Amino acid sequence: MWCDPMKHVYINEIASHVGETILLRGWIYNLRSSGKIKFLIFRDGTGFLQCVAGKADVSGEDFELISTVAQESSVEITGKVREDKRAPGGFELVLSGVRLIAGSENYPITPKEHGSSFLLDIRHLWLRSRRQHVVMKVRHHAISAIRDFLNNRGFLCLDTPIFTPNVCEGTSTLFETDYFGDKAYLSQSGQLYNEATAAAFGRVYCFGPTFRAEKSKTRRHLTEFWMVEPEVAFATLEDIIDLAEEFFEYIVLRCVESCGQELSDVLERDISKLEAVKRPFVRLHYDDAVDLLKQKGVDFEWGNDFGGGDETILGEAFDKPLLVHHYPTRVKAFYMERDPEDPEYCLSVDMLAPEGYGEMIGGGQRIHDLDQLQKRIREHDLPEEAFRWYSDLRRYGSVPHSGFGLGLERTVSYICGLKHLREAIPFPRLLNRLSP
RNA sequence: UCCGGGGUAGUUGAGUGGCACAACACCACGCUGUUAACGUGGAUAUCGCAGGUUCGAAUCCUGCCCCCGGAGCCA
Repeated sequence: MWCDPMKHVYINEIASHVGETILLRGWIYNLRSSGKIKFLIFRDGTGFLQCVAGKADVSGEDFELISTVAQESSVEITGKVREDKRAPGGFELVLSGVRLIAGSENYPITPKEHGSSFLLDIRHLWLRSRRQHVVMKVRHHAISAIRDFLNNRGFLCLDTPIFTPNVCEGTSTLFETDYFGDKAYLSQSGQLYNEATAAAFGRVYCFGPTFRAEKSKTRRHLTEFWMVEPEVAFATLEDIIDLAEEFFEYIVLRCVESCGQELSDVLERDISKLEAVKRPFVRLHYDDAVDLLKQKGVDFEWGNDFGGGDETILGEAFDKPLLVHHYPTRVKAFYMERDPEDPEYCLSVDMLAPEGYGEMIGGGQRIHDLDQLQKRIREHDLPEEAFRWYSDLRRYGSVPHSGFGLGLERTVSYICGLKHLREAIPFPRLLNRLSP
């Protein structure tokens, strides 16, 4: 082979190879040329690296190739690693050889600005760009932090079904599919099943895709998104708020640790705002949140749920996440436990991120009394037969239990400072968008 | 579903009744330290679609389609 016996290394390992001649495999990201010296920006999936080719350093044939190689052509390159302040990232490769693997013609994404519609149509290519690399890396580390946090605390990951036979909460619009002649719906939450596994295993979570057929056309909505839902047997509202705080702090700080530099350099994220995500967060009773909104001049009627604009105003009022608890019973799902002091309120909690990013977490304590649950099922006009297995959880050794759901894309979006959720998932599914 | 903005070259935009423009991308040439490099030249358009008004329509009128943002709903 052309490259033997040289060692193939990745760009993210380059710092430990200064002075060595190495082999890299990847794609041409950009080319700058200044007569007899060429600068090519090369990417291999682990990073971006500036490569320099002087006319004297490589063969005439290779120099010609470097001069004409198109953006996103795949190549194998060899060269010597050098530390140089003039290079972005501090390291560069002095090229000694280039081999074209496959060419590329008229790559549609240019170094200038593009519209979101155009970029989403070519999402499969857009993912190659620098900005998307950072966002996807943050997504990966957020997922990894979520799993580590829960796994290290004795939670079992027990995933819940995506095909479901009934309307789980009776609120959201669901996607309907044909299931061998019967109707099945794509899951909008794993929570009811989580309650079953929590009664079997104590501390559990599910982490998977969630589907909502709402015709929402806003920056805060996807029709398919990922949600992690921990559920804990014997936990009260207070316990689950503590858990949510610790969980969110851990995810944010882990992403800052692993991607802080890129967040700051490429996405221009203000890291100090993320570093402020430290416990204790701000906790407000629903009534106090309503008062705060009114103080801010919002015309808000007690008893309603907060709209997107209200969430933005509440979240922007503090420099750390805000936990609003004890929402009115009537705006929350049927399974929410009522406040024993005042049944107008329920034992629920939402966590709103700072900087107007809105709701990251929603959860609370579930009804554990059978009579109470059946009453609520009837009040909400839900089919009792379909909820029979769910009611069983209250027939056989029912215990207080609580849980919450955290939206992955909203969390990634907040950490990265994105303007729209669609950049926080590799292939977003939106109203009017099912491809690529 | 409702409200607002928009559709002009591959892309991003300018163009309010009289020869369709610019930048980037592409092609050619020049340049030995570039940082979304730069300079000179070239090629590139069914002005969303269908009607209408007019001597003349990207521009005015009617209908339709599509995109973007927001509301409702939600994580």
